[in-house]
Formats: sequence, structure tokens, C-alpha cells
Amino acid sequence: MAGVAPSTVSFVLNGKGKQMRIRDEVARKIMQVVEKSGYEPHRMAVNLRTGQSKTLGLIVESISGSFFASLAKTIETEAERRGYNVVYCSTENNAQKGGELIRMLGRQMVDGYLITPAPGMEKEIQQLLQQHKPVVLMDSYFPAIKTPYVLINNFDGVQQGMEHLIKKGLTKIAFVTVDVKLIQLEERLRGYVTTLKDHRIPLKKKHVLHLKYHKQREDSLNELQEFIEKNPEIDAVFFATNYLGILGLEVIARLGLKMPQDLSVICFDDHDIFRLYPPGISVIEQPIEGIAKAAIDLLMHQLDKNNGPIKKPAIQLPGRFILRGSA
Amino acid sequence: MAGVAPSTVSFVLNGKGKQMRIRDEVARKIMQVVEKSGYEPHRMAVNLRTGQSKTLGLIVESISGSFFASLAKTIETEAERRGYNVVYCSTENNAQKGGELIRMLGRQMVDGYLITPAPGMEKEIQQLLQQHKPVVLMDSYFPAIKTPYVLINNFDGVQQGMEHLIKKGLTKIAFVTVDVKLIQLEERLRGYVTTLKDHRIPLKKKHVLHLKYHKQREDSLNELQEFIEKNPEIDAVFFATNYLGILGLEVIARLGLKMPQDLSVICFDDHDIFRLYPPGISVIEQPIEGIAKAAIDLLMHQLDKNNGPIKKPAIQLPGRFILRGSA
DNA sequence: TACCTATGCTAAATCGATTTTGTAAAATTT
DNA sequence: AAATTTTACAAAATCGATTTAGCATAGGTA
Repeated sequence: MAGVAPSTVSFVLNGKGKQMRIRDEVARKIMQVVEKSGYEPHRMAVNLRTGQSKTLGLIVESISGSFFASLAKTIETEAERRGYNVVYCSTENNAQKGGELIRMLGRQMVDGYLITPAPGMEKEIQQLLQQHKPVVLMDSYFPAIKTPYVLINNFDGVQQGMEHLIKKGLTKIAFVTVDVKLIQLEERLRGYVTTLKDHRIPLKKKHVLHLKYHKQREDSLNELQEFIEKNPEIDAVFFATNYLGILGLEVIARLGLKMPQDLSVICFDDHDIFRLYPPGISVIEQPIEGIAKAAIDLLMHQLDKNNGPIKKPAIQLPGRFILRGSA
Repeated sequence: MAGVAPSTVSFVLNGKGKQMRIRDEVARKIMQVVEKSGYEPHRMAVNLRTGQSKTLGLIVESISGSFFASLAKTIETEAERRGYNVVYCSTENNAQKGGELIRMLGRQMVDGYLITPAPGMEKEIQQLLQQHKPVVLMDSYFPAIKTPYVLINNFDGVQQGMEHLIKKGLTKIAFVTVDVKLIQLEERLRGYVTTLKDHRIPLKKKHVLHLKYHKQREDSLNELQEFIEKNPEIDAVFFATNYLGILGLEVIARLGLKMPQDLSVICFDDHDIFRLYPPGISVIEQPIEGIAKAAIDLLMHQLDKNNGPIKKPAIQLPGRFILRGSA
């Protein structure tokens, strides 16, 4: 349409006009035609030729979870700013599905991976690295896997909450967590234990509850209820995840306890419910935007092949303690 | 690797071996090599050649909303079953962004669109149809646009809830909605008005509140509070959306009203909070899975070119009334 | 005048598949 | 036995871009 060869158009559109010394006059003519005709390069053809899909794979546990939803949102925005698209996949807490997903994305030729690793995905991630695919982990990581990761400083987050409780004079603080072997949870427990020790408050084993991950919701509720009933001296509870916190709210309502008079409550990881549930549940808020942005940055750094090695492959961002009515 | 031509491999892999009378022996050999070498066709090359990306575009208002998140989840699962991938995009209630998104997906060469239309996207959708792109709308639709859509039966949903309230002897029922011109909301209001009429309960104009869509959250709260205070005779409130319902909970807490003694509450569209917030908020639950499946079916039908026209281009699925403590 | 270099583009190869066309060899028909 | 058809694949064209190599023309140098 512009009366020139396809290659000439390609040069101009890809900003190589100067380098290929295309006359400004011709370049203008091309741009004009492009504008008027609304021409858009065929994505697949570009991908095939360049070997880059300009697409990132985001693998999360569950899209419908609020933490992951927010994460996805920010990542999408950030990726778009840099000219990348995102395809999401959720593992739905199913390790086997995680593997399939990664292979599916591989088939799809994504340029890089952003993964919130679930237990059991370790091997698949290791494979990706062997294929020299750029990977950034979020929210958690595997100590054995040497790839960049970004997460909240779990230890510090718990400490902030614990310090608040202790400052209020509470000392019989329970800690409710899950028996999954995840770095985050271990760190959160470490925060609990360490803060107590720092304040010379004796750590009581019976004040720490490890709920079974694979149990039914109802079973967990009962176990939690029993835990609180059997330890009436407890004046505060720290829930290690928002799922646990929500269970907690239900149990506390069942027992007719008033927050914070009968029991102070702090939960790790915010949730819509915690803002609205009277009297408002105090939480450690994850710096989701920060995590997303840092993760994208790390991934982009790997995608730019001319870049050197990453200077900071492990990023821990501080969480924010949000004081509401419950503590 | 199998000692045959690429075309032969292609025939076998695409199930055209019989048709092209490739010997079983050769086919087996090919499959064997494929298995052992872990060969996967290059997606982009396939797409380029076939013109099909095997990808669907899902455009929703906000990925982080729970309705949309669940929708996305089901759609992803269903699409995967049929060998399709999904790319999501959220308009974040921004009409202009909606247009950009649609164009972006076009560039990406998605085979079809699943859209929850927001006011202002009408023109863009019209354009897609002119380009003969398959489109299915969900949750709402534009009367002027002739493309299949799937949504809950809003009228019937409200009626179910209203019947329950009336059966309990409540007659001073308020209806809180938003002043956005959306089919869903009009239908819900119609459900309210019609049910009252059916029971010969006089419709009072002052019992219907149209909150301004663009107002700040705080302003809406105040307006809602004033509404309830100025109409103390009201014995029940029907909220037309879950966002409104959540505002309602906050106002009711502020006013110190007890549900359902002082005020019965029903809300259209469930939300995590409504399950947990004491005493549990009764809701009309959207048949999200059904909507997602029906929408995918309609889209797939359009993608199979050999299919005739769609027999039922407008699907309305019944909602489910979930009785909790609030009504 | 012959040779070299810079300019400004075009032609052709390439990415990795699918699909149409072609073609030996074997089987069947005339 | 010659002609035709069927079998079983291979060769080549194609999708729509990018990129490398090529090729006239103009200007400058030996």
C-alpha cells in the first residue's frame, strides 16, 4: 500500500529505520499508511520469527483467593506497561495439576514464569530452570532452588503484631498455624517464638496449634474450638494465615467471645472480611503491589539477555500492621 | 528422528494418519519417537499456519471481585477441557480501558471473546461482531447487540427473595439499588415492583433508593444511613448488589440495628462476607458455574464453523435463594 | 577512467508447523 | 502386457512477520 517492500515497512515499524537509512519521507509515508489502514502486525508471525512470545506465565494457587487476585491484577498492569501479556493458571492446591500447568505453559511458549510455589511443584520448577527458562517465585520459595524470589518478611510481620499484643499487656498468646511444610509458615512461627523469647515470656507448647492441612473445614473448626476451650487462660490469638483467621472468627462467634475484651485477635494476611467483620480484625497486610512489581522487575532483568546476573536474588518486603478493633 | 518427512509426522500427530493412509507401523514409530523425545509442536507455528490461537479472551470488570474470580476459574477449567487457553483482562470499571483491552486481545489473536459488558463497551463489542469475531456476553447484555448472552434470571431471583420476606409477614420492604443503567438492575427492580403488586402491597416511591454510582463510598454510606433513619417503618431491605449489601451491613452496624429482629436483609449476589457476618446474610446466589459453562458452550458452538446458527442465543439461569439468619 | 564507498532500498532466507500437490511402487483392471 | 488406480509417503507451498544478504545508483578517491 505504501509502494515499498515488506522489509522496509518492518524496519520502520521496529524503529530500525535510521539504522537501515530509510529516508524520513518514506518512513513518514509508511507510518501514514499504517495509521490509516489500522495495520497491526500478526502476533503469531512475530512470535514465530523472533522466538519471543511477549507473554508471561503466572501460576498461582487459586485465582479466586483474594491475595492471588490482587497479585494477578498488579502483575497484569505492570506486565502490560512493559509490553507483555500474562496468562494465568491456578493449581488449585493440587501439586499434580501444577506440573501439567507448567508444561502447558511451556507448550504455549511463555517467555518467563512467575510462580507462587505450592508444595510438590519443586521438581517442575527445577526442570524449568534446567531449560534455562526465567523463573521468579513469589510468596514462598524452596531453599534448594536457586532462582530469585520475592516475599513479605514473614518473621518481621509476626513480630510487629506480637509486639503490639505484648505492649497491651497480653502474655498468654496462642499461635494457630497449619502443618504444611512451607517456609512462610515456619518463618511466622519463628517470629512468634522469637518475640516471646525477646520479652522473656515463656513459650508454652500447648499454646501453639498445628491444624491438619488436609482435614475438612468442619473438623478444623471443631479442633480449633476445642483448643480455645481447653486453654481458657489465653488472652490473644495470632492466626498464621487468613484462612485460619476466618475459621477463628467462626469459632469465636460460636463460643460467644467478644473481641478484644475476651480475646484479642491478629491475623497474618488481610482479607475483605477482616475489614468489615465487627469490630474489625487487626492484620499484617502483605505488600502485594510491592511483591508484584519486584517480581516483574526480577523477571524482566532475566529476560534482557544482555543483563548481568541479578544482584539481589532474594527480596523480602516489610508487611504493614493494620490495627483494627480486634486487638 | 523417525526417518520420515515432517509432513508424515504432522499427519500422524493430527489424527489424519488413516485418512492419509500412513501405515500403522510407521505411525507407531512416529508416536514412539514423539514420546521418547518429548516433542511438542511449536504453538506459535501452529497458530500461524492454522490461523487459530486456541485461546479465548475473557474480559471482566475486575479480577479481584469474587463473582468474576469464580467465573474466571470455572471458565478456565471448562476451556482447558476443550483444549483452549484463556487470557483474562479486567476493565476495572473503566470504559476506555475496555476498548483498549479488546484491541489488545485482537492483536493477540484470540479466537473468541467472553465478556461481562460494562456500560460504554457497546461500541467496541459492536466492532468485534462486525469483524465476525465470536462473542458471548455474560452477566448482562445490550439489547441493541445481537450476540448470545448468559445471565441469571434477575427478575426471578428477586422474586424468590421477596416472596420469602412477604411470607414472613413483612410488607414495608425497601429496595436499594444504583443509578446505573444496566439491564440486570432494571430487572431486579422490576422483580421487586412486580412481587409487591402480585401481593397487592402498595409500592412506595420513598422505599426505593437509587444510590449514585459515582459517589464516594463515604457519601453513599451517609445517604444510605439517612434513608434508613428517615423511614423507620421499614421492616426489611433488599439490596440489589453485593456491594450495596456490604455498605448496608456497615450502616446497620452503625445504627445498632439487629438482624433480623429490627430489620430483615436480603442481598442479590453472594459474597464471602455474607456467609460469615453474623447472623449470616440471606442472598440470591448466582449460578456462576452454570453461567460459565453455558457461555463456553455458546462460544464453542460459534467456533465450530460447520455449526448452524445458535438455537438459544439468550440463556437465563435461575438463581438460588440461600436463607441465612438475616431474613 | 577505473575503483571504492555510502546510500536506500529490495530480494530471499528463515521461524516451525500444516496442507496441497506430486510421485514412485504396488495392486488392479482392461 | 499395457493402462489405470491405489497405496504410502515425500516435496513444496504457505501462514506473516524479521533479518541477512544483495544490488542498483550516486558520490568520492586513486
